[in-house]
Amino acid sequence: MKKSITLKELAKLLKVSVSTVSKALNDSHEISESTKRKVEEAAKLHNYKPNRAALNLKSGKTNTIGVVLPSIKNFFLSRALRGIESVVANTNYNIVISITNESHEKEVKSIETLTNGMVDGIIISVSEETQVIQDFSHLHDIPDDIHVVMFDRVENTINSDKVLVDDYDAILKAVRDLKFKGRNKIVLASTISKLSVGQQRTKGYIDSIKDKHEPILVEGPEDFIEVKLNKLLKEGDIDAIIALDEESSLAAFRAGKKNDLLDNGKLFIIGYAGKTLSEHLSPSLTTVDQHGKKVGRTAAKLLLERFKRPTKDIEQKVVDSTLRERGTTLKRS
Amino acid sequence: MKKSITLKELAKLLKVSVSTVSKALNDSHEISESTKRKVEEAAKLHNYKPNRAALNLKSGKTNTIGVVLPSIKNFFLSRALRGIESVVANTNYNIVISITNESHEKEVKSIETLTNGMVDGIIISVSEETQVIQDFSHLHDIPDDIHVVMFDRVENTINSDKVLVDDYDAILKAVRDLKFKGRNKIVLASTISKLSVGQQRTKGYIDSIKDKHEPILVEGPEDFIEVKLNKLLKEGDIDAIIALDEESSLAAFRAGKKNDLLDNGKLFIIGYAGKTLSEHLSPSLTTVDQHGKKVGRTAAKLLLERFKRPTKDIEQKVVDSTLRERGTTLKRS
DNA sequence: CTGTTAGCGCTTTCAA
DNA sequence: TTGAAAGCGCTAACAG
Repeated sequence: MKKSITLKELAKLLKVSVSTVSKALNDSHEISESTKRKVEEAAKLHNYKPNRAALNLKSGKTNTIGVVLPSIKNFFLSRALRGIESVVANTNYNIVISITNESHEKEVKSIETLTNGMVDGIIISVSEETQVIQDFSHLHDIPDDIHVVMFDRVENTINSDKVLVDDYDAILKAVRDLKFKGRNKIVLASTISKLSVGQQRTKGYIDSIKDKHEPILVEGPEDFIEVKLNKLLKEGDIDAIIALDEESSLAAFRAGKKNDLLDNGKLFIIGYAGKTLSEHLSPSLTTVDQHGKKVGRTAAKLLLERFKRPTKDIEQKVVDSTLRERGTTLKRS
Repeated sequence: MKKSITLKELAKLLKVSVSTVSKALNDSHEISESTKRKVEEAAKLHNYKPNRAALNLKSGKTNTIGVVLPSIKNFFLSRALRGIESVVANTNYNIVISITNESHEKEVKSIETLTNGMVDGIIISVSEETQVIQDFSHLHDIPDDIHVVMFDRVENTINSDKVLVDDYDAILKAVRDLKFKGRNKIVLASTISKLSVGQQRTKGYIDSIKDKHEPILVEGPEDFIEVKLNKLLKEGDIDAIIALDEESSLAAFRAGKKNDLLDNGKLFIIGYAGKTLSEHLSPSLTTVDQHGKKVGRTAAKLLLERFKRPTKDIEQKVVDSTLRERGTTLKRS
């Protein structure tokens, strides 16, 4: 198809003024039905599409929402994205997504391009690097008229709506569950000890385990965790692992397998992982389900509400996660 | 931070004209070094950011690329997205992503909003529904000055650059491999028989199996496939399954497990699935690796080239996939 | 009911 | 070396 026509050209074709065409297309009461019809016909015929840039310039709004995510392969984040999409789809807003790959630099760049008049609002979960170096200036620099909603990995010094997961409580419950099932020595494994959410979860573990024994923390990259867990398991008497993310969950799983502790129920594991993966491991993996989609939906709703009432008080919502019981916390014969 | 300042306001502050400021900021030779410095300082101080809408309107370009994907949880597509991102990241283009959830309506809407002056080009893999109802008018309607690159799920009547996967050949090779390993009765399972890529793969199977036996096609939704395969396996003499997508691969896997055919190597499976999942099944799943990232990179490069040379001939590239040998095609004792 | 005009923020030609 | 002015495509106040 050829380039689409402009208002002005359409007006010339119809031998009326630009404003008449504009008003007709916007169904203004000022225009007679007959001309409206004529204009609409011509518009369709010539494939008229209003120029977005002009609209944006005129209105000072863009009707798009920027979503900044650290990663897309992370199952929680991609579920959250689905959630965001599902509520935005019913509005006249568009979504632009920017993925930072956990890089601070990329995040800064993303925020910069998005805030340069590309979006009216931003939903963000910050990158790992940003949380590590604790540099949030790019977020502080976002103009006041661009509304921000943070979710999951949030930063308290940013004055924005927030959606959190009950990380601390979730692990509290996980530990309680394991204790209830008679587990006496529970190890914590995490590749995300640098993330706020990881720290919350770890805190939940520490606070709830200390009446039993000293906390045993295995933190680091996936392969390190696997090696370390292997060693710990070999030494004996560990009877449960709580793993805070997919990578450590799988490392724990492999270590448990290797030491032949999983199929007989000698080792319990509670991890974080997507449904498909968890269900297809054998034994299947008991997980903490964070309800990513709900988190995303909540964040999107908060932003849309704020568009309507820009001055309302900052809100902070918490989405409770639930323990999804599967094979790795089941007593075997 | 407050709303950022405009050129005009900046000019007033500096008591110079708008054009001077504009030129200074664009480092024009027409402007003296001293005023340049002054302007730049003031710009930084007041956090001047050029208004994107105005820029777009003026230039008629947006420096944005739209990526339209049917799904984000599909591992191949999300790898492709990573690939696209990785090459676009090194340019001054931005990416906006639109996910159609395999819906034609959503795809039409996406294309509409993107082509309304939101992007300079589009990279798309069409939705399942679009391929089923074979309605590509929304793609035909894309203005000529918005360049399109299709990948994976392409449509030949669209005159655009394309990146394909060697679907037909990949399955040809898979069948050959199974035959070589002494497999005599090979079933094909697919939830994607409505997709062009699914059909290509199926064709590869049919063409290469017919010297052995009549093709055995199990097509439909995941649960149907599982039930059907279960029945077939129970009846005996099936010694291999080729599954064309993650869902059917897992259905095949479960069926094989249930009939106790996998751990002893009585049943071989070649499927399509992501690395993590494939490796953590037990036995691990042999897969066809489509090199999603490379596909994405290739598509992005094609688009960027076309921006530079809009009139060059349409290109079509094929990315070869490779068989990733794992446990489900290994002979056991 | 229709048209004229100003202006959104910016670049760029042309004039000074 | 600087400034005035036009114009990108559109909307809306105002005039007719």
